[in-house]
Amino acid sequence: MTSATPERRRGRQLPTADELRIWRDFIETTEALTSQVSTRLQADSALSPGDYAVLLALSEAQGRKMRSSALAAHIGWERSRLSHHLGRMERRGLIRRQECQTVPRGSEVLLTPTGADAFRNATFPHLRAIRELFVDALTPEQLRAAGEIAAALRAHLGTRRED
Amino acid sequence: MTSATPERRRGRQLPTADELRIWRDFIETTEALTSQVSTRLQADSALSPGDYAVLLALSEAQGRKMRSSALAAHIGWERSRLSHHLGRMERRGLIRRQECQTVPRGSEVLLTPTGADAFRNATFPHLRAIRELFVDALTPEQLRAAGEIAAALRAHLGTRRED
DNA sequence: TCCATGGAATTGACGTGTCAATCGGCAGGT
DNA sequence: ACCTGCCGATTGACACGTCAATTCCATGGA
Repeated sequence: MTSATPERRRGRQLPTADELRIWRDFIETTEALTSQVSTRLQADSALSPGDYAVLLALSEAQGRKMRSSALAAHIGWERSRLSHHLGRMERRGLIRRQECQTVPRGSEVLLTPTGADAFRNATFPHLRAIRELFVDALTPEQLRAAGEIAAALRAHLGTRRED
Repeated sequence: MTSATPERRRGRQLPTADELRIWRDFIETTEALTSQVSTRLQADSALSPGDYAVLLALSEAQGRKMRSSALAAHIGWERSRLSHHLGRMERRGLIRRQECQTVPRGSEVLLTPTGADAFRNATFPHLRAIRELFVDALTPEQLRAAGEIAAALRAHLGTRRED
């Protein structure tokens, strides 16, 4: 099949040691980064990244409420994941769920005052953490490169969907 | 306090809209990437990334065994996390635990033949997935930049430890 | 009318991760 | 000998995610 390669061995399929080292560095570092940001968010506002994503979406929604499936699509979660998460958030009083009048079997998620407060108080320190831990760590060129790398990876992941 | 300061001042603490967009792209993309790699690993060899990390460390260890605390340090996990994970892996027959002769209260983790097999069969497809999903997605310069970004982020995280 | 078919959402089982106890043994000091 | 403290490891409680059922209801044939 794919035998026409510049490598002296036929179709080299494995990453080199250097490539592998970069992979491990990259993955471990981004994991440490998200973990730090998440720890800060938790410490500053008792919210998890998931909580924050849900509250952000609801804050920006019309009437501070959203159909459950629309919410899932908006933040890119599976519906089951969202359902579990909403259950936990509802127990803490951050959101409420109610039957949707227009759609049978539909559920509407709405932001409670408690949730709105929590989100408002979380935003500033969270954005500051992103700046301190991510933006400030990189030169402007590195930041630009990070955006391009993300775009390239995403495009590549996209193409491989059907492969 | 720092209230009446317009945007252009050096005291700005929040990321710009562009910086924030890059942050979100970057984080979401790396998460999608790790999730894809993990899904492949699972499909190809019924191992999780955690399983793979443990098996890799044990495969390279003297006598295919390692003190539990040394293992935790080697792969950078909290000991409690490792303990839970080893329990699950032991149930599946991938590893075994035994009392350590030299150290009181010490536990030794050792690779079973089943575990060694699983690791051997997992390695090739896993490395291929890394190449396909990560290395192949980037130009050589982007790959180099990814390594530098990881280094910069890690260095920055390190300095903030004591802050 | 009755059934199956499908969409929206939830639920259960289970793997995974963190944090705070806890356990068990071995100091060191008195 | 006794108490106290540490150290290695485990455990329990809980949050989080995924996958495979399952529930509820509406609707379109037979």
